[in-house]
Amino acid sequence: MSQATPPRSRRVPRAERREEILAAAARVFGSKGYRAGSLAEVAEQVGITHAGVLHHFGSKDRLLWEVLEYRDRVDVEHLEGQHIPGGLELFRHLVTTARRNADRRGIVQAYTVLTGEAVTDGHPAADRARTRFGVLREDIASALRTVADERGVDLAEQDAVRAASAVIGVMDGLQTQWLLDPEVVDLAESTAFAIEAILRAVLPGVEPLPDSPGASGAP
Amino acid sequence: MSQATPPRSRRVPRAERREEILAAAARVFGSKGYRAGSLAEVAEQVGITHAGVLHHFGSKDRLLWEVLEYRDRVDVEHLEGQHIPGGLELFRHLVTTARRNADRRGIVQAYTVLTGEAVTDGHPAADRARTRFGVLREDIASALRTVADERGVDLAEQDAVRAASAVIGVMDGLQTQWLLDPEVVDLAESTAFAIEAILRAVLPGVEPLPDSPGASGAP
DNA sequence: CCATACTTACTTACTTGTTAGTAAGTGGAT
DNA sequence: ATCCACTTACTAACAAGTAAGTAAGTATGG
Repeated sequence: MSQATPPRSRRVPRAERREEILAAAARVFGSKGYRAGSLAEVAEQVGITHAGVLHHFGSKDRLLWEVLEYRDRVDVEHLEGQHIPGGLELFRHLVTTARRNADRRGIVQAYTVLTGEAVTDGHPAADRARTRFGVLREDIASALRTVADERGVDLAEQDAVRAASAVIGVMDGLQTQWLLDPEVVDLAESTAFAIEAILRAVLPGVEPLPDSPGASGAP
Repeated sequence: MSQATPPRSRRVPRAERREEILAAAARVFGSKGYRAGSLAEVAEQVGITHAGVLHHFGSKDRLLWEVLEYRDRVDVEHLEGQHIPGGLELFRHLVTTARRNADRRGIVQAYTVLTGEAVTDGHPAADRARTRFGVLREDIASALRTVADERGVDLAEQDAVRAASAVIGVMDGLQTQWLLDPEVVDLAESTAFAIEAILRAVLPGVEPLPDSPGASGAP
């Protein structure tokens, strides 16, 4: 038998190869976690050796770091230049995201696994997770304040932050349950239900949230 | 500080030693995760070698399994024979638990880390996590049905399960945020807020939830 | 009440496997 | 002629699990 490696197009230009590696690493770290996922497995998926991966990224920690940057970049690209919405629109966007996520198990798993791991002692992604949550909370709290303002509702600062934390929390927590038992937990519906419940607690009489535009049939 | 492993009393009887090991393993797996935590570290905390740990538990997988059993056992013991409450009392209990958890970072971290890891491919605790969530959901859904019944409120089966999932989800998700940023996220208050919001969504006009008896001022 | 037989709780030493990381070289494309 | 993407070949650390031995304890028979 000639070679174990089928005629892999060798000599891929740097930028392209890096993208390949990042995509593979996102898959591996996403399904096994950072500590349990190995450079060798990432390398194999790209058709090179683990030393090849290190040639491009220097260390495993740095690879993780760049995977997270990459994922953020891809996520934002998907919004096609349209800025993250504010006001009620943000909550519609969150529900739509949950609906889309129900068809992207891999991404959800990656996010859940990595976030869970980030709370272990000395994890390299802890800082990132912390600031990410912080920014998200602020975005959501601010959207709540906007809506409350528009409607002349009095919204205590404490309640804005608590509601924001709760919205993020319930989205994450439902993802975990859904990953373990997708037949029983309906990610999209449960998330919509919970977000509406929390919204109504701070913004009495808010109307139901239809999905964001464009997300009806197949993605 | 702690110990430099003083002349460890050797020859500890089986039952006692097993408890020591289980406690140590709960700490190690809780802070580092199962895959990243090593038998050697568990052993060291007890003052024996990793082979000694294997003498008692056979394999790392079995040790994890027994740690989980142990934790459930201890958690239930704490309830001192009093059965898990139903009806509205259950939700008061959940809020009280969140309040107590804010003083038990280690336990919360263990739970969060292990649950996050459990959604990785082929994790030995996946089944356990799945059934645990299933039982919890059923308990909470059933409590909701009880209260709805008492008050003559119509509660769709779907909504009962969605609300139950949401309650569990928000508790877990808030724990993660709190672990990363305890100064910003108030575990007890955010949890209480979210649970009340979800309750009001299915049981209109439910009154606020005071804590379970005994927990009023500073714990 | 003591010796012998056995069990238990380990240790030491090892095997086997896996990991991240390094150093030096190779071969293809410009 | 050189750059550079990569491989081969290695190291050092660490992992779980195994095997064999040893000391401490328990039961038994005389």
